Amino acid sequence: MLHLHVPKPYSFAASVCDHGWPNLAPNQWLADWQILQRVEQLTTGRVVLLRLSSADAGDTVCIQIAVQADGTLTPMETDEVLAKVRWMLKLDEAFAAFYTLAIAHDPIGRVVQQGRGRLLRSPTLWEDVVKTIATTNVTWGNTKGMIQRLVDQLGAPFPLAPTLRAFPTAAQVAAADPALFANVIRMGYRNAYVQGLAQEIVDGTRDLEALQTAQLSAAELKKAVKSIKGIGDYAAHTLLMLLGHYSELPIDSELRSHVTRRYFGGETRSDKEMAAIYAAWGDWKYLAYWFDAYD
DNA sequence: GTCCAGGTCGCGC
DNA sequence: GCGCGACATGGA
Repeated sequence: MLHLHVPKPYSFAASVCDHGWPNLAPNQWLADWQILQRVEQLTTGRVVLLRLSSADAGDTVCIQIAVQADGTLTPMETDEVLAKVRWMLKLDEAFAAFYTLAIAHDPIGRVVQQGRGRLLRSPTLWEDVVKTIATTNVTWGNTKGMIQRLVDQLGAPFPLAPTLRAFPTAAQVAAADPALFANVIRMGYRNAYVQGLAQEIVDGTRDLEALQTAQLSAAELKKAVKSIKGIGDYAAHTLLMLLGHYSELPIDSELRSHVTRRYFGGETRSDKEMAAIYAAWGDWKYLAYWFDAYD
């Protein structure tokens, strides 16, 4: 069992479950045990099963990482697991400024000060981009189906339980037969976006993962992700959130319906007027909206 | 059959 | 810059 520590306040279960990602393959939220389970393919090629849970540790919250594998992990593999979990759970981001700002805004403040805001993300930006493309212009049920089929068809199997698979790498997606996408994975017109992006990554013409560590402004990151086919403003702002920038709102049917209902008595307004509702939150607009809509 | 879902692209202006 | 139709898929 590996361990990581998070400063309080931090609610593992709430943070992981505050958006849809724990329910997209290969993630699985095991509600009865409050465990996030996921198969992960390490850079050595070894495929492991991760089970994340939390325990109180006095001043901090302890993240427990149970690793199942075919054999013993090398020290480098262990380091990779720890780094990936740190990234997935956003353990290196600071939320104190957000909590301070939120105190004045009941009930948003009350909710987030339970230790919320570290929304779950994927170990690679590649996976988050594919998943974000899969949320556009479809229902959530269809999103889950597309991602599940993608994982089932192309992901590397976990040797100890081969029905469980990792998220496919860009190389695996690029090498797949387009007919498999068209007939089995069925992501619709997104098939070409996903395979095209995978090919760019394999070719080396696009280095997505560099964006995870690049010291870029939100505007620069937005420009970079919008150059991916299938990523418009909504998807770019979702990806900015995943990359730790909360200054832009994901304006989509969900946000419009929430703001229209809560602030405009059901009357139609422009996107600009809707966005103005959260202007006072500055660099934290995304999270303010997110927890405003939460209930 | 029609419409729409946590939109985006490519086109014409 | 803005408006518009097309777009794969599955469910109501």
